Amino acid sequence: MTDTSSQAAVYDPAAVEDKWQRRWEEARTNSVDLQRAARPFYNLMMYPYPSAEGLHVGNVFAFVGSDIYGRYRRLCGYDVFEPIGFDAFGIHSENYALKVNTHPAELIPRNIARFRQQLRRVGLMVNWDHELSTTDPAYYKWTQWVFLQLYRSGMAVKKAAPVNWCPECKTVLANEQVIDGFCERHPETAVSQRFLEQWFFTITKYAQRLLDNLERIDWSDSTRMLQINWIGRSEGAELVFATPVAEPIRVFTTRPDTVFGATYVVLAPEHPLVETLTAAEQRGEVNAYRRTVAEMDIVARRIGSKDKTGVFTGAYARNPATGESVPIWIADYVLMEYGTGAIMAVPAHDERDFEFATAFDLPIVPVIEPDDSQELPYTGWDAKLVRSGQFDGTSCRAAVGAITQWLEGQSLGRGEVRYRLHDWCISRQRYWGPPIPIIYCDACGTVPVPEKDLPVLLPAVDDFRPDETGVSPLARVEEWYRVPCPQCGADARRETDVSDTFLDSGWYFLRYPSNDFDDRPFDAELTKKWLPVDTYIGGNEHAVLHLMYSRFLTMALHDLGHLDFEEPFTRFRAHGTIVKDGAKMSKSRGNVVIPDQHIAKWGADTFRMYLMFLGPYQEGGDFRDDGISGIRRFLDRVWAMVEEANGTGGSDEAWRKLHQTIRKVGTDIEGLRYNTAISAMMEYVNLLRGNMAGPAAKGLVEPLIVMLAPLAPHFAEECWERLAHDASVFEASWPDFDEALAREVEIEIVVQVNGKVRGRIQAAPGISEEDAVRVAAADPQVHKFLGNKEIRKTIYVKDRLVNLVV
RNA sequence: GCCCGGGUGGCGAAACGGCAGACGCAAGGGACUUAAAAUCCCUUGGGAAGUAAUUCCCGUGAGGGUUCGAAUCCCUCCCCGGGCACCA
Repeated sequence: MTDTSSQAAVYDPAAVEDKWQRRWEEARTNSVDLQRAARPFYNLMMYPYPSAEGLHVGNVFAFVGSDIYGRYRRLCGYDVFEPIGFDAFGIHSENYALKVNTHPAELIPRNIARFRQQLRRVGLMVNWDHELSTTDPAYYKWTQWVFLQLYRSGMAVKKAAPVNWCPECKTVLANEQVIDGFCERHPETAVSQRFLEQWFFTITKYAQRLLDNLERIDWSDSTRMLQINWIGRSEGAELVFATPVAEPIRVFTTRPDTVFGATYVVLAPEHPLVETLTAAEQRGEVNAYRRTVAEMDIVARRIGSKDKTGVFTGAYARNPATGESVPIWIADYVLMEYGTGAIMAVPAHDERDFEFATAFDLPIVPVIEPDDSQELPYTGWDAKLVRSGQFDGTSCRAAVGAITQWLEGQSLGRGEVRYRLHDWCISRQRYWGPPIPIIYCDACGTVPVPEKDLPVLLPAVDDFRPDETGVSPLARVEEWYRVPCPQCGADARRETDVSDTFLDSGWYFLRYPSNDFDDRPFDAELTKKWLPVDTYIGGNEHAVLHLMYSRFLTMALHDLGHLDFEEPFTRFRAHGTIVKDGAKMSKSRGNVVIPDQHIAKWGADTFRMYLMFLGPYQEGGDFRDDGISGIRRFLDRVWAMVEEANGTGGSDEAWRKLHQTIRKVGTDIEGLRYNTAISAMMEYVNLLRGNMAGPAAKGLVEPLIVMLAPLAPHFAEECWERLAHDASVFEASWPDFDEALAREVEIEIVVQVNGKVRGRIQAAPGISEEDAVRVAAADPQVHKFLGNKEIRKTIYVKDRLVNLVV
């Protein structure tokens, strides 16, 4: 690398960037004093998983977009805290370690070192003093602490449940990690169902709050929609179907208005009542069916054939509305995990029930009749009830409330809300994670590890391979899991599962400001000052994982008195994805963009700006190699302008354009419209170049450099220095926008005749409608189209347009 | 099937309901150069008329509608991307 950059006449990005990266570190330019900061602004980007492949262009896109915003806020006078860390525990890291047969404890520090170097090279305004890694015992001590808080309050529970088991990862997965029945990490491996004892966080208790708060937090709509869908709220009723045994069948339905058409009842095969209800002569068939279903894996059950199968139990239940006896069936299209695990089947008005009734020849009784007689099943709402006793003629919508109330009066039902959201399974039968801080004692039962004994260190073991047993590799480390019970001192054993990576990332933003403290997870005062996060930018792939879990944990910690806010991210924006040649980047497609290569060739600043110039930040873009030269040309021109800049002066037009540009660039960056912010600066530079023969006035160039600083920080620093400033450009402030100076002195008004453009007139801004119309009508070109017809109507849009209707 | 996005020149894309295509790439022409690269200047949605300045017509996935005026709003449909999905 050359070291003569400050004398060179041409822009040499490598030298400039190296110089400023050193300076920033020496002068601690990017560090903010968290205690003293007067205008705190917490600018967060999603910390990366430090993969062996190094920084991906998608990471760069995400981080740069966030960094630009942080740097902009800093220039606006905020004390911006922009931390970064590493999501280094978890299955991704561990699977890779297995693949290359190297211990993750050895790999991870290596990967992190490389990431750190790459992140520096990109020129992020990262406050390195607050870097964290989830694998650091000083961090995961507090991850375990979070678990204990939830455990104490009953929000962490151990229960046996059907869970997703990935035979490749050899661990259970959260529902959010199962994609179309396949493992998120192994797209070729079907997830199967196992019935295991697992630790769950009771996120479902917060379903309504997670939903309600979405209305009042400033998040990307796309992300909010994903969460709304995932929570899956359904309103309806729980209805009671009496049975010959003591316990009735409770069903959940969103269509209580159709209850008069319920001609049979279906239980999930796993439903506890099946055992007691099944008639003796049906027992053989029922048991056989239940066995088949139990052996079926989740794929076959969920996405496999939708052909309806099922078995009659031989028992009957009483329809609460009609009082009639209806047969009770079991079928795998009814899922135990949702609702009550039982449904009333209304074949005339539900597609699945219709299919099932057709297959097994069960009665189909229509109870709603649309005006134009439609085919069955009719599942719409725009119709009235028939064959429904006193409710005949009631509209469907009205009948929902009326029938629910009527049944409620007889204790046969009540209004009910259900959610699709499941409790969050956090147990992982793996090695590379924080051990769950629980001890099992024969005498005392389940005993939480006392907080003073945290962290429960992950033991260093050579053999960290998972196996088929369904227990963690830690279960093979006897000297580790055998411990005395913290309560009675008797021989006891540790929980050998580790926790999900998403528990690590569910609270990391709380730790950043406080990671100097080893005696508390987050300092009360610092947390009050810096949180919640002001702006969080990241990908929508985490909409229902990390972003949902973080909200839940924040709410839980709030309810337990640890935080005084319940939503962690005041403003969240989802960035788009970068694709290559119209397709997602992947190693198998061979279309992976390696950022380092482009940075080496063009410089980090050019690469940063080019990524932002590809398209709207929140939509992403298609990466192409051609086009990047345009950004470099632009920077070269600015560079030349800086070299020549001197004196004062400049045309009115140039000053006007400057102020218009300040306005546009500011509002564009605020709205993350980086592509148009860059265009605006290009237009300004084009105007300066075309506008004057000699060098540009310093006063016209300096604000441009400040505006460029968030996007091209090293470049801007170097230009700023060349413009004879001693301090960093980031000590400067965002240029003031002057409305008066931005105002045009003469404007062009479009003249339309019958909505078609027929001419243009020059006028002073603020011209009256009367004058504008008079001048417009007098324009010869316009006159041609008016002929001698009478003007019937005129439309005037102030300073923009006149439309003459003839 | 349901819920979000999106569809505009050769390409990436702009456009508070008001001049469609800003800005950039690529392409073509020119200047500089022995030459090339770099740089600088000009042209560039399609079609037609004119020696020309210029003018006219068509054009934002398709078809309807609202409006003085629609890429933008409404309805129907097609295609692409993402999410959910036997969820009662």
